[in-house]
Amino acid sequence: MLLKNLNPSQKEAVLHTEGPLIIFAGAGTGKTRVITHRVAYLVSKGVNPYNILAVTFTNKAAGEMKKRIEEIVPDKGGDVRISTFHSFCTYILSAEASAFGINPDFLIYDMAEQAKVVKECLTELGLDEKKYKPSWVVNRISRAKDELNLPLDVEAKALADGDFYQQIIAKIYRLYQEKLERYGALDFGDLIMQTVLKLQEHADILAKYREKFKYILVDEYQDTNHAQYTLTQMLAEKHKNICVVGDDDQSIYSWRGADINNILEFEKDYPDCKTVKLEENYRSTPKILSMAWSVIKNNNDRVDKRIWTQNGEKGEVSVFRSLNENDEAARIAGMILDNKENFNHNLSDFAVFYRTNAQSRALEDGLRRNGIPYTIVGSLKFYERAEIKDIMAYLKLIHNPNDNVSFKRIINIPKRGIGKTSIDKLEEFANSKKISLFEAIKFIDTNTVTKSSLTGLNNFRILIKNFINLKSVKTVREIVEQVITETGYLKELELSDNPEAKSKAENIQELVSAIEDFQRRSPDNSLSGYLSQIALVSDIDSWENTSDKVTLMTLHLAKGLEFKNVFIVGLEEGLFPIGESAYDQVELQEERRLMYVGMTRAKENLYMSWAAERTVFGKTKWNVPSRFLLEAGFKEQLSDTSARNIAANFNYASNFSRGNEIQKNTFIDIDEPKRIKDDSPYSIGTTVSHPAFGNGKIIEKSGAGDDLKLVVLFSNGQWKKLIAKFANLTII
DNA sequence: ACCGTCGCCATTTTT
DNA sequence: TGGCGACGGT
Repeated sequence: MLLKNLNPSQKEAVLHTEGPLIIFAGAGTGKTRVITHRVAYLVSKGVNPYNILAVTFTNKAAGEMKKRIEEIVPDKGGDVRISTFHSFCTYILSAEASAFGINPDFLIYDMAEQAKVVKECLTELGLDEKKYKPSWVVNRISRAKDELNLPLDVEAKALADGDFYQQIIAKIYRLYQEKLERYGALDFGDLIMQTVLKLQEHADILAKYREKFKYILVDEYQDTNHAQYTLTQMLAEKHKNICVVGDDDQSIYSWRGADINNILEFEKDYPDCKTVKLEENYRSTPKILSMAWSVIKNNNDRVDKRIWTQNGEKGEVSVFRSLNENDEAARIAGMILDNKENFNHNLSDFAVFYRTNAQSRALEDGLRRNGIPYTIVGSLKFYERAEIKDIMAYLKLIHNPNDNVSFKRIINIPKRGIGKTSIDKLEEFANSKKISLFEAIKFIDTNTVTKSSLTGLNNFRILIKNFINLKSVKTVREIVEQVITETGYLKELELSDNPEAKSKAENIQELVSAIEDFQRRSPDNSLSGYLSQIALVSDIDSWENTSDKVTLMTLHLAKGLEFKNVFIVGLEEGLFPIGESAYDQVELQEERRLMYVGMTRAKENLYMSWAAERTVFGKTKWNVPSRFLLEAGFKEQLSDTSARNIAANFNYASNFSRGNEIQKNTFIDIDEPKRIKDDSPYSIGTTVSHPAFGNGKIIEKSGAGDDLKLVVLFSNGQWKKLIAKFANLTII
């Protein structure tokens, strides 16, 4: 019964319950089905659900898995531990807080909060924010944590390498860690790293969890970083019933620390492991798969496998060119309307994927103009709005008064007459006494701050104290309602004549109902439970494809999803593959995997698009179509006789093997798009010879007379912008 | 202490 | 082009 409807490989994966197992699950090959059936099979064989751990990367995936397992094994499925890496670690750290010696009320800092702490560090260390950009430093610290490196390790390595910059990073990192500890906060990286380190320190506790989680399953294994890898190895060490599922071709998070070698080397880690490859695809048409294959096969470092399908052929796979991003959006809108009408598709059957969030704006405009409803997944994040963050900061401070970041955010919101000078003074005092800002209010007098500031600070302290006292008697919803009224936050919005105030107030009401919702459905409906849950939600988690709207999202967010009709837009060199990634084999391969992920989301129709011209930062640039389109086999469609399409014959091969002086920028600037009367011998398409660069074709010209500028594409793939007067060109 | 203006930077992707 | 942060004027 459990094994019915499974193909032979799927069945093999489900039945192999003892010992290490790696499942290479290609796109659309029924991975979730295998995982859920495997867990159900374990339970049906008599394994205690309590002994099973399944780890995923998003709450959405965890939730779906949970739901489906409960459907198959109704009364026991709920006891299986299914969670993301981060929430799993949060659970361990909370449960063992006292043994581990960490603050049981720890908060989880997001990137914005991390950056705030880094800024504090820079100020204290007297470092320049321009030279040590906070977001960049945060990134360095996060990557160090992914590698389980403490400040000490980073410093040692920096000294060994003689890397001065990295030595400074190590210094910042050390102070940053001290601050997090004082504030009672952990960042994303800490959740994993601290779990690993503390378990390594506490053999008895590690033994307990090893015994508990006899069966471990890790989904999206290609996305695990070193810390996550170590954690799973540690837990699985005794029973070795570790099953990892993934697809190296869909590894797209290396920039976030994911190490593709974890999946590539599993068979080395466990020489006696069983390997199963799921290659039959149930999602897409043969056309789509063969095109996706012709792209991904260009990658070298991949496990040999190829997905295939018995599905019938239908739909279309095509590429189209637009003039610019607005034209692109308009065409997409038109195609969606046509397609919807002629084939009776719903709007929810359409998705548009792009490489960068910035591309969504033009697409939105185009859809809106055509009256097509859409949802954007990922941008305009609810919990990143200022008003929501303000209220959340109140909740965080109430939960954990040591949280100086939240304190500083709201100390003067709404206005209490406390300015920067007073806060600086307070901070100085607090630092000297090694206490929190909140605590420090108690000890200061008018020697430290002005009288009016002191009054404001004391009022704030009483306000928060009262909220803290409510914690044990009121629900989270009741607390948040008191916060928005008693702080005067809502009143200020209501009285404001700012046009955005109304929507801010509405957002806050939405927050209240979200909290109410949380309270109703969550088993741990405490303030602490709420805060940690919110810290760990991702963009994709809250998205459901239910309403009849077109979905817009980045290619990264598209992983794991499927749509009847898919548009992949902005397929231009420099945009996708992005930036200079084309000049780095490792990066280019990751871009290619991203393309592969995008293509394999489509069930019936796959449309790819590139725009000849695109405006970025208010500057218009000419584009060359993405090499991925050529790899997909669109060579003919991309070349015609018009000047613009000379670009389509751009010599990727020579450009690819990074020569010494190859110009990196594949965009061509056009400073003067307007054509001036032209009496020069040079015209677009003319072949010319340059004394230094050799032969090339003129692909763009601007200006006239002495000002005549030419863009020449030389045979080595290099672009040059030349002033005709000085360039010494000969026409061939 | 608060508000406005100016200038700089950015767009890769995010649990 | 737009959003955010720093700085200076009141």
